[in-house]
Amino acid sequence: MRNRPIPEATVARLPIYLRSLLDMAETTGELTVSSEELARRAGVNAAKVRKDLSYLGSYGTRGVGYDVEYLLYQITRELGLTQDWPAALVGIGNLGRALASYKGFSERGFRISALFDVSDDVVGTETGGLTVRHLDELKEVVAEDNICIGIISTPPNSAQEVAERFVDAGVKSILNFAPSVVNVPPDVNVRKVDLSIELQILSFYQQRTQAIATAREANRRLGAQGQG
Amino acid sequence: MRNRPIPEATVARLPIYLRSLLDMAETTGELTVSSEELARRAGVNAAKVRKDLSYLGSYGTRGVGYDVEYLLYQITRELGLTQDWPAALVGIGNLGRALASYKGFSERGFRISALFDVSDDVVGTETGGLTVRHLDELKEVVAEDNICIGIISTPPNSAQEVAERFVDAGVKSILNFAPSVVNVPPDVNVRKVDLSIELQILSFYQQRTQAIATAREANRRLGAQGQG
DNA sequence: TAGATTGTTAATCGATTAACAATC
DNA sequence: TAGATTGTTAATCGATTAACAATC
Repeated sequence: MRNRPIPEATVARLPIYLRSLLDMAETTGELTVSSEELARRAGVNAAKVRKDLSYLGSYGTRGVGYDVEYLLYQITRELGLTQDWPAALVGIGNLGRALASYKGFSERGFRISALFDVSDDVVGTETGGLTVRHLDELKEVVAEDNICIGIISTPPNSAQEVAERFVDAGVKSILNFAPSVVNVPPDVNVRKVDLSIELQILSFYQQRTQAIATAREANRRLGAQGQG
Repeated sequence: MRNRPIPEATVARLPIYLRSLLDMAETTGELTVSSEELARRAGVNAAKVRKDLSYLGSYGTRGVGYDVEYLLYQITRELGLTQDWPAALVGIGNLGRALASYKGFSERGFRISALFDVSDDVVGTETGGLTVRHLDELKEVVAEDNICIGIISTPPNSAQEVAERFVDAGVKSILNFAPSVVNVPPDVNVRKVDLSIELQILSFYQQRTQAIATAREANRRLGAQGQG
């Protein structure tokens, strides 16, 4: 059913389906895929797959499944990946350099068209075929290159200022890799990736797992004692 | 109230509160913080802050707020950051090197104690003070160094195999930076960070924002025409 | 005591999922 | 027609948030 607004949770899963489908298209010869199979590959529930895909439209065939190529196209279009979104990257440290040459971006049609930093040690050097420019040139370059996505990979203290410069330059979408929250006007989309946060969450569950294992071990010993 | 299981959504926000509190402790002299202030800094709703913190225990004082240092300690403990969790990193490309020297990890008490790869070009080289070892040594090193967190930053095709090696070596927590889903036994915790996925979601919202702006512009012109 | 702010309740909202009629 | 699989409904579950009594 078209024209219902697509729920956030569904949008967040579309890239996962996309990758699973691309993987299928490359490795198997299958022309169609069932919700069951796609769910298995994406690691989710089959009912969820069908519900998610129903937000894009009725692209499946009952008794058959979904046409792989057609579904690929629809998801790509829905995500806006058929369009060109030039991006600028600010903060050329270790992470910035990794991002500048990250294949996953170009494979999905994203093009990083300018790099910025403030350090004299970095400005003027080359990374991934681009010369690093000074942050002061940001506004000018955004206008020239039609940049609409800003990527921040600075230290935490600089992230807010960089975000404000992006906003000032008219950029409406920001991807924030810095380990701090940035505040922007409500018409600007920000998404945050924090490598350390994910590790902290993992630590929580690791601790819980270990606590359970320890408790089980204690129970086992108690049981053995009772029997001995 | 203690001993309710902490909801996933709350666990995911604890690292954000932690960072806000650390930031406060450094920059302001305030000894206490209200849910209102913490919410503002973390970018969430104040009721949500109070509810989240109530899962850890009643650590606030009515009419006063939360003791910053005490709350910091409780969150740190809850997340398991008071313990040492040695980690191993597999896949020493651009991203792997960035992760190996990422400050955000060591600042939170995580220690990457071994690096692995399979390429002869990389094995034996040094990054961040560690010599890269061959993946075949993984099991042995995991046992020796008591490694309990595995980090994957390989190309997508190798991720599943590396995950299986980690599982085989007894690692129960895996952080996956590779752009593919890995399947593991149910007793293993996996968290996934996909840099490209976040960018795709941003693209979706960018497209929507632009569509709205275009529609508004069209309306404006229509209005002007009607009046002209 | 008066003002401030927590901790908790309860209403609401959104996401998940089993079930099944529709239909290829 | 019989078997397979979608698209949708409805029940359920979990997360959010306003409101307010409790209490510093």
